[in-house]
Amino acid sequence: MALKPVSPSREALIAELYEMFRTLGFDGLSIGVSMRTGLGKSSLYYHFPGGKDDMAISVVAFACAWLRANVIAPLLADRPRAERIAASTRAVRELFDDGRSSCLIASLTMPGTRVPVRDELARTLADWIAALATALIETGAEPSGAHLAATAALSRIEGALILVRAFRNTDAFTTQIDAIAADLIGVGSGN
Amino acid sequence: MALKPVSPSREALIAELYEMFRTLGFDGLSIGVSMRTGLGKSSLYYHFPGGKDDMAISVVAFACAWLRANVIAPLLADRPRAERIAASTRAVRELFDDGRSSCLIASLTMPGTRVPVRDELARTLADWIAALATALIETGAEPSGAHLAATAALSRIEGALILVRAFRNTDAFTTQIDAIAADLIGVGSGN
DNA sequence: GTCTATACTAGGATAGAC
DNA sequence: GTCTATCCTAGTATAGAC
Repeated sequence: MALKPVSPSREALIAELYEMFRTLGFDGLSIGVSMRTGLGKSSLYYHFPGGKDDMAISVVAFACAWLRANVIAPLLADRPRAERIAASTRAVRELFDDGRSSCLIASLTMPGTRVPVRDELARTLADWIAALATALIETGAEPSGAHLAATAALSRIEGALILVRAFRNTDAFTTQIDAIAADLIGVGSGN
Repeated sequence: MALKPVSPSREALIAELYEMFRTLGFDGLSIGVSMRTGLGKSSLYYHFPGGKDDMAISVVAFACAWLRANVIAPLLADRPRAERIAASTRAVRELFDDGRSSCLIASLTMPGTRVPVRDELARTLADWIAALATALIETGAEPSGAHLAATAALSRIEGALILVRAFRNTDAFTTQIDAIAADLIGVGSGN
């Protein structure tokens, strides 16, 4: 019953664990499940001496870095609003695989998840909302309503992913994501 | 170390377990945790012979019945739209304790939760969205956009509760819930 | 750097006394 | 209807061989 002898790179390993954590949550990912990476128990402890907590911390760092680079950064580029929103939305679709993958923030903020993990997730989410509000303001929206609109957009994205999970059907995500982008582009222009 | 000898009524017991399940999720509620109801392990198995699954099924039935009576029914009453939305929104605020409590649907649709539970939750959520769409249509909205608007509202509610969990702060819920109600009342009248 | 073997803990569940 | 005692399994973690 020999397992894959080739050692996957650390980055690839974390990417696999990331998929597991966001699907199953912190409690749901057992060491047994994590062995589906092809590594045995002890090998996992070799790579993550702190065990499950250590894995979660690495996964969160990986995911948050990706989100900052691909979702948040485009919002702050010096371009017209429609382009910023389009670029960011494209990354969001990729991040959630058009609704097929759930959100690590939703999965790892349940009670039972360790504090360092929760804190970095919260910080990244706050930065995402702030960047979206900034994008709206820099492109002509009233500062007063921008934060509310940005929070509404993020709520809708997170909520759509919950509906997808409940219905086991990605329709809610695919229909909402377009509407959200359209609404964001229209903020401040007559509604 | 004697525990409360007085037997709480079954309804009260289920209400306590409901709070535990929606906070902790299916995996998160251990038999140990459920003993905080004041009952010992074996007493819980007496009331719920099917163990944890049995508890979850009872809790879901309880919560879905409440939602149907207090959130969905008012949407279908023969009244002006503003009154339907206001009554339903009031119940939603109560259901989630103004953002302090999370949603059972979000908590119990994670992988690991048993199928009968997931199915009833999905059915109730679908009925909620359908009732909201019906309310909009009966009060003058275009049928074409009503389902999208109803799905948007539910996404926003569910998502706001995720933000609350992430930030450990109810602001996202309290600010969004009013905006959602206002948007629903305005659907079809110039935006 | 990965494995086998092992230890320990917590969770789920049942038997049977009261 | 509740308790004590017990069992079994799954999950976390470590030691040490290769």
